[in-house]
Amino acid sequence: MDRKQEILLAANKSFSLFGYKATTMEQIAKIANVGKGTIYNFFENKEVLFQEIVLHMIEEMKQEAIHVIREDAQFQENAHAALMKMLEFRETHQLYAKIIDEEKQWKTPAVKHVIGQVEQAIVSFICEKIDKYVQKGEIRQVNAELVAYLLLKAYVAFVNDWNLTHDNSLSEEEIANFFQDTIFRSLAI
Amino acid sequence: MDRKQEILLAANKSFSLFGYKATTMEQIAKIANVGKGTIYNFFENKEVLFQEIVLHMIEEMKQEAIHVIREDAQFQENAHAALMKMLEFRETHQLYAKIIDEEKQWKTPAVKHVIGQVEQAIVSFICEKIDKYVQKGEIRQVNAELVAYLLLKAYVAFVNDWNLTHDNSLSEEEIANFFQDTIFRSLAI
DNA sequence: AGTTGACCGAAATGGTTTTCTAGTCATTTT
DNA sequence: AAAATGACTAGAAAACCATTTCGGTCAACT
Repeated sequence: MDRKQEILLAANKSFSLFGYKATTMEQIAKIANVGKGTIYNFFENKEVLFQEIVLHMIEEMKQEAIHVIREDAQFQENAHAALMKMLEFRETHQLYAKIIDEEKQWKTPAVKHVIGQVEQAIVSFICEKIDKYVQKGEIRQVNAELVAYLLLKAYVAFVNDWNLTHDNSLSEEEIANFFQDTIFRSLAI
Repeated sequence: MDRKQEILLAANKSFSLFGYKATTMEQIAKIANVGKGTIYNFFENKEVLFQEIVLHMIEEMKQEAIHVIREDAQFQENAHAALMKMLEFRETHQLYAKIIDEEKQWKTPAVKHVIGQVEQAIVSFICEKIDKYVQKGEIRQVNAELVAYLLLKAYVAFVNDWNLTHDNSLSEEEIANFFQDTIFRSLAI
């Protein structure tokens, strides 16, 4: 099998298991059954290799988001489903969970950077959906980027942060209804 | 002058100047011109003393917020003005600025805790305003706590976080217009 | 009764040594 | 010749530990 793939696979496994910092190039080489030097024939350095892995993860996340979208549904339903699915990734996807931990604990710059990329990818994705629904005439013409950013931040606030400071945790339905009643309501024609 | 006041004054000065961690009880005692032991006659420990100072700061912040509120204005104008004023505090008020730094840099538990209190105070304040305007019949009946929380998180996101990831920084007017067009619009009767 | 600062143990600090690891490159393998 | 390798290096991180600092106490003092 092609060595680049082996390396990517090994790197993915190791980053997912141990995070960025705790993964060594030697570790990856061993899992991939190659010499350490070989990795550098395919990837400029550790960070570039990591980028590649994260890009792949973003693609996975996008696919899962696309998967929960129903063409015939209203914007609100689709946006809610997609955002929830992507936020779910934070807990269910090993690599994503690991790097979120790492960012909090060590603030590794490389990790901080890719988390920014993931966030940007989510915003872009939502942005596209907004544009599409504006085209369809189902929602008002708005600054899609600002709305997408607001939606992401609002969802993160209610899904991840609310529980940290409040005892009465919110069910997904309560969250859906609340946003239905506020942000989404404001987008209706 | 009464010793408790002297101590509070000294503590306020020192916490504002050096933050929680870098302020020592001896330092406070020296500024207050009392022995270190005296402080413990009035305050159980360093954290309780800090609490008292922060409570005072919250009161200050509330006063400033009240000050920018005009009875005859619409909800949206007052909410915007109050939130902006309170977020401004993060940069202009020495103590608040210091503890925000400290929280990021050292995650001091005591500091983390009081920052939560400040946030809760802001939400409560906005909550009251929402209730009042609901009474007045100027905005729809909504879950005031959720809306207040959303407003705070949204304002923080756009005022403090947007610039960290985007080049085109937003003017206060753009922010006001955007929220006018989304969250506040959804609250209109 | 109220105040004080010397004192204590636990924690933080900082300087030093040791270990680890990203990336290189001379050598080996194909 | 081209690709692969792992011993090697420099610099970063971790481990270590001696020393200092600081929150809180309390016996002495006013």
